[in-house]
Amino acid sequence: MGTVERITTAMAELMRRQGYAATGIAELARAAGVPNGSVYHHFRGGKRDVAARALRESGAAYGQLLPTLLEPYDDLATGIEAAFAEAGRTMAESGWMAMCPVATVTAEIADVEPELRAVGADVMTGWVEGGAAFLRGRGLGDDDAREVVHAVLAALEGAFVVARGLRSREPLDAAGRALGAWVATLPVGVPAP
Amino acid sequence: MGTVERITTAMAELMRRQGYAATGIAELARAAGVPNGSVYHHFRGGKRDVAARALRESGAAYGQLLPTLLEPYDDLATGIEAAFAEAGRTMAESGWMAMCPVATVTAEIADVEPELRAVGADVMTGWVEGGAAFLRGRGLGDDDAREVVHAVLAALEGAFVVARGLRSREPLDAAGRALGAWVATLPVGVPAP
DNA sequence: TTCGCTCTAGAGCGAACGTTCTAGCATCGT
DNA sequence: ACGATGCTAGAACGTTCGCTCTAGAGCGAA
Repeated sequence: MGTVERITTAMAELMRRQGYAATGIAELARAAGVPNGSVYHHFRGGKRDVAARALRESGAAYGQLLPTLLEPYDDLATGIEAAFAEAGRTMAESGWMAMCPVATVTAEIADVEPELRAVGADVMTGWVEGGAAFLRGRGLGDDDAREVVHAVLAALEGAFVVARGLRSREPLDAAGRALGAWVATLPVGVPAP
Repeated sequence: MGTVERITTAMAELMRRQGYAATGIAELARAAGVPNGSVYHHFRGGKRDVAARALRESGAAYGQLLPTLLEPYDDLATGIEAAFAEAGRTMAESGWMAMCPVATVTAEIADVEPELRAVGADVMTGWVEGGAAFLRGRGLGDDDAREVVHAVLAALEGAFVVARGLRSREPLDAAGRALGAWVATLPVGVPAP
């Protein structure tokens, strides 16, 4: 694993655990196992630069998570419910910190670090477009696909936050059941190519 | 308005805008219009103490928000949809920063400031219990009431984060329509006393 | 007036922050 | 063999951090 990659993955991990502001360069370098100065050699723009790259990379990974979780289920509604339940299991196993770094950082710095907010918006837009394409492939209409993605994304990120605070799976389970039941009522046409 | 109150409201405002870690005591004192030392005179426990009080106070205020928004609507489902839409309007007007400080801070510091996480959990538990009682009063069964509160809370907090990042009402509108449609399918009995 | 107390006011503390700088090591093509 | 280059390594810079400390303003009680 290259040095750059070690730095960005360490940054993503630290950011999802404690956010952007509380993560220092020295701490990052220690976590990545590189000297302080190497961070600035590879990331000319300093801390903000590292955070932006880390958000983009981990954002891309998270974007593939939902389609992957839904893939095995023929029925979209039960798939969504199962995906939320799986997220709850993962979170409990990780000691309630397996949250998405994009949401953590966006909530924290949206009004103070415009460049990072823009990166987060980019990543989220990618999720929405990718997710909508996936759902259209499952037979949903254009508008419904977009609406489902936004509702699922919001519920998932929010349930992460509440579950993390309460240290309970209940928010994730409840949100999953609610959205599953709702999606089950939507009309499904012939799957698009 | 007393000094203590000025400090806690300023802290809540700063935390929802930029989180806990990025908010300094000097900045807080300036925003509250009090000298640096006064903060420590009134809050022996320092920054953490201020944050805890600010979270409890603004948390109580937010807890009354949803019942207040739902009150005018006879039908719960349309009330929920309208409440999400109203939240979206408020957020757009505020320049996309009218988020809930409890969610922002919980996401940011859950694993690093155990005391503040516990405060956030306390506040959220109050929301869930208060919200469930309200919904039982609207005729929902015990289990359904709890499930609806958790789903609505998760969707609302998550939609705030995504809307803030994207600077768009779409997440809030989509989440509101989804949850409204789902709640409309739940059985409603005779309103409890 | 004078004491006692609360709170204001801000200077000052050591530590940690993001960043820059210089020195040294390794691996090239020539 | 050799300078050039890419990267490591960490000391050091000025600033800002959370917090403590001291000095005094304000005010009711005696």
